[in-house]
Amino acid sequence: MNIDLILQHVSRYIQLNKNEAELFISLLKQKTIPRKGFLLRQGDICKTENFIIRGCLRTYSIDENGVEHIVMFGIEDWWVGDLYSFLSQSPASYFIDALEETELLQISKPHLDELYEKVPKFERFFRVLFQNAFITQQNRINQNLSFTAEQRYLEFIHKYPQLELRIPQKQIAAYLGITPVFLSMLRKKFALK
Amino acid sequence: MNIDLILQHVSRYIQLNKNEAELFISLLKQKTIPRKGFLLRQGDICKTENFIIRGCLRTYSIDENGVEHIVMFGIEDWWVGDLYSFLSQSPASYFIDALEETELLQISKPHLDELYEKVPKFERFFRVLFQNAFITQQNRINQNLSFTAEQRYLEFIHKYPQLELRIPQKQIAAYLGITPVFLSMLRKKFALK
DNA sequence: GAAAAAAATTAAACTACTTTAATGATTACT
DNA sequence: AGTAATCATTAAAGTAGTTTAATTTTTTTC
Repeated sequence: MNIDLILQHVSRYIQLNKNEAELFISLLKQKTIPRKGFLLRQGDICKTENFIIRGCLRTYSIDENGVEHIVMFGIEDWWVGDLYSFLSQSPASYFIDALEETELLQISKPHLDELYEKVPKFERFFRVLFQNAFITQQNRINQNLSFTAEQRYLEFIHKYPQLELRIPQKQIAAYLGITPVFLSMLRKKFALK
Repeated sequence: MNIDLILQHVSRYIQLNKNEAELFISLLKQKTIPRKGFLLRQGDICKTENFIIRGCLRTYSIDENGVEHIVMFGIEDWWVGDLYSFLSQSPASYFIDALEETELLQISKPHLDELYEKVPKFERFFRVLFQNAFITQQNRINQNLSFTAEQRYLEFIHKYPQLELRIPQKQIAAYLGITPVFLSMLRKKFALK
């Protein structure tokens, strides 16, 4: 199991001794999802939180007209899952599937609870993680309220230059909240400048 | 100082003994903000996280055209602040002002750091709080992407019926991401039905 | 309780973004 | 390597939501 990445990730926020690190690793399970494969479907119970070692996932909903709306992308070093479904073990609101073949380390709810009990430092770890995620999301909400589609697109490619290259345009449109057609029109406008 | 509310709030997630509760309380400072008074201005450093005992605040940005965009309302039992500014002690992105006279309990960054050190249980407390906030915000992002203005308004009054009565319509519009004029048109449509 | 200030309503002209549909370009699969 | 499938582009007509400005209603203040 490729554990270096996740140990490095954790060590950015908390320091683990050897025993703690071993316990943590023992609670993880590895999984690989092929391109276009699903990690989660709306209505399923989200059994695990998932740390991405390699690849790219998208978390999205499908509205009454069948249109997809992406609430987040996940790449290396990110955690993904349907948090509400995971915590309450109730049906998920979101689909999660792979835009590339993706390798995950998974932790189940009982194992995470055990981890919090035995190594309370992980409370801090996830506190800081959620704190950062909160800031990022609030920022996105603010930009969705105050920016035009054009500004949101420019901000996206500025903030996630790696993603822009890896992800089809229509997925970016589904993240920005516009149609692929309109995104194409915006891009044409920039190309002319 | 009216501490009952905050102790009750904390006890929903963690149990404090007498010493811990006393330490916690000793780190808090009370503050009252008059209606229309500011807790924070864009560009200021956010010195405290703020728990609302009574009243109503709004956190908002002002865009290049002078239009206000509300990222969140805060009422009794909620924490408010500009989290990024608070954590990094850098200039705030948001304004926070009072829609009603508001009573707060404030904790400074050094005091919060001290609290995490001396009573690590608070790591769990804030971990759970941010976790819940994350879910709420992700839900809002999803609805901003997939709902029409009409659906978002109906969802808002369904989810926050207390707020609808306390808050001027134009503030709700600034939260939903539409103009007060358009909100008025929507309401007229409902009234006719 | 009167005057001033802020908020809500209405209407009409306008625009950012959508929809549909057809064509061309890339990417994926055997 | 070749065929199918997916994705991006373009154009034209349509719509959800904005803008401006005038009027009415409600709330605040002294």
